[in-house]
Amino acid sequence: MDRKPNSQTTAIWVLLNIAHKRVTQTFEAELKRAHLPSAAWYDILWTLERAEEGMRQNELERQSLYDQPNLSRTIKRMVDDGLVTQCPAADDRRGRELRITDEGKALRAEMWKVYGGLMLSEIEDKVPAEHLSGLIEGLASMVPDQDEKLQGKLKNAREKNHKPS
Amino acid sequence: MDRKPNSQTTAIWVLLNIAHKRVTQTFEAELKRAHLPSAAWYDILWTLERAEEGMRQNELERQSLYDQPNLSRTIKRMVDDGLVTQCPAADDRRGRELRITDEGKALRAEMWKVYGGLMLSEIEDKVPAEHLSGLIEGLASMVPDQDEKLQGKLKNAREKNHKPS
DNA sequence: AAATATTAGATACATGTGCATGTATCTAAT
DNA sequence: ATTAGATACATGCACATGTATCTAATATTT
Repeated sequence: MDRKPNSQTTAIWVLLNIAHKRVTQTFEAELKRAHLPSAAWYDILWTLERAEEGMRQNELERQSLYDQPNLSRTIKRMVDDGLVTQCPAADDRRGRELRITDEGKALRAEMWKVYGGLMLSEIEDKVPAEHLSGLIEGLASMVPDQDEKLQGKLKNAREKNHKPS
Repeated sequence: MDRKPNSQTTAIWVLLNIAHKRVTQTFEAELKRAHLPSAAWYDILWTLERAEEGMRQNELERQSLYDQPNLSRTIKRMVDDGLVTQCPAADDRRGRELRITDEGKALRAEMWKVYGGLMLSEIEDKVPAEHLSGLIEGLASMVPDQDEKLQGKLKNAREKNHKPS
């Protein structure tokens, strides 16, 4: 090998894995303790709730971290649980229109009490203000720019970076 | 809920997930393309290679992201593949002394060509210098301080933060 | 219009993971 | 010497995940 990763690169790689695992496990453990579904379900419910008008399954796929077969299975479970409805799409008979049910909305709201609290305790309260910008921009630099879901949130966060509240 | 996570917190949470998934998937895909085992195996092999004198399984467990049952199974597969030996520990008959074999060392070296290259292309070449420190410290702030494996690497990386090479 | 390619979504299979539990051994107190 | 509890490691099970493939519908090409 001609080049060798330096110690900062190594630290980032190690920390990315450790931090992700720790934070994720904390989220999952607390949600489970409260008899609630996983964080990934929260994201799906929230995405569908914001959409409001029915969302195609492939569109949801692009906005989530699930790959297609996994999303298909997950949606099936959510339909079985009455959280989501899955109707044939009007204009493309291959497609499915997904819609969150009232029950789904209620569950999401219930989850938010835990989920939102964890974002505060595991992230907001732990990351010191002076590293917020570097952390956000550093993470973003490892992700390709095309990610739509991301861009909105990033734009928002970047604005805060310049006028710290 | 009395407090609500702000947009920076949200960005960190979203980005932590997206960045981790993207980078991890790239690593795994490239390793697979080269017909090599996963990154997690690399970490185990490298940890054992550095130890040199045989390492107890529970010690390895603390230094890895595997939980105990999963490590037990992974080691079994590595033993079956001839990469690691697993002898009864001398002083504690419950225990197992793990040692990397020459074959294991050879595989690790082979893996490094891909693994090290990915650290360069996916991290070192992508994260701009001005965000290195914030990224490292920000990630570290989400991890409890007791992590041993981490502390050495962190110390090293932090030194670089002050005298940028 | 017929043939072909592409896309949406579902499913099968192999593998990985977390969690609970089992077995053996160790430590320390009685 | 015996017993209570902790620790090391293994295993079974349920479930999640990735990969490959399948079916049906739509788009494209000729």
